[in-house]
Amino acid sequence: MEAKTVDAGLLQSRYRLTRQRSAVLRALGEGTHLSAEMILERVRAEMPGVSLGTIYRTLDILRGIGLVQIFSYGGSAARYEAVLDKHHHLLCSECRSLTNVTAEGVERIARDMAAREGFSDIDFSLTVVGRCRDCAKHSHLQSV
Amino acid sequence: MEAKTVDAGLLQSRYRLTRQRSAVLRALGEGTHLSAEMILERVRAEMPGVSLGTIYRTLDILRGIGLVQIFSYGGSAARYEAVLDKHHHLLCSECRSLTNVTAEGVERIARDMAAREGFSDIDFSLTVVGRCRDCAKHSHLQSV
DNA sequence: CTCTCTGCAAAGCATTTGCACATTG
DNA sequence: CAATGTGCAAATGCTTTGCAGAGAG
Repeated sequence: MEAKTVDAGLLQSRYRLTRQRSAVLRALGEGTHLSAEMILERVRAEMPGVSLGTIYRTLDILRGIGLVQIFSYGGSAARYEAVLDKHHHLLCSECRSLTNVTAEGVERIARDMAAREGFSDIDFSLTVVGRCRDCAKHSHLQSV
Repeated sequence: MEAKTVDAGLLQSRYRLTRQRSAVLRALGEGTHLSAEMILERVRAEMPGVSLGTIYRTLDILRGIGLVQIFSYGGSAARYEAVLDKHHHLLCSECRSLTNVTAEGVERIARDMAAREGFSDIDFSLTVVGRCRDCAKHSHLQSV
């Protein structure tokens, strides 16, 4: 029952552990940077009939508990991922692919920023937007 | 005609300089972290009849040229600001207020991340989400 | 058994788009 | 003038919500 590991956070919370929530957690354990629709697809594979509304409600709860992290960047649908390690994001402005990257030193800077302005209970994330290797290769567009 | 300074970027671009675009740039020069609606309000003050669609189209162009920066964080409407200095953001998870902060060292880290993964033409931004001083003071909620 | 969760379908926003006319260069 | 830009209004896409029945503890 490795599910227990995944579900632990929910069990410890004030929320009920339902099959739907468990399935969402499992989906997020298998894939990363999933949109709500993509999660719905995966969840429905083993449990048809689940609604998108439930996915969104669940994701919201999981984010509140701190099990899930949202990445949203104007326009497209938000992406969700399980909170495992602390990492940052590279977003390709062309193909919209997302890459996780770890980076040293960001935490200290973030904590300094927060301290200077009196922020508490912080989370932080460095996002780099640019053109990924593949898109740079496959296109002959000039940089602006 | 200080407008020239503001309009320069557009004049140098392949886009036409219209009264609407000029007004959007001026609005962004006066306020920061404005939503499209807020910009519309300001622009309409001097030029009634401008449409929201035009604001969005203009903002998109300005972002493409690099004159404007978007900040979007799930749920609420995106915020726009003129690109003046390089800064980062503190977002209060409670009152949703946005604060600009400059920080040393972020650029080198971002460039390292990009280099490691082969990203080019990058822009980067460190976002810290937390509880601002005021919200921490006025509420007696426990940290999660 | 009570309280919470879910599916369904409709509503809500923010943003985008097609089109005919107006404007810029 | 030819090419672009604009207003209008409708369309789109993502996310949220009200409600009545189902499920968890």
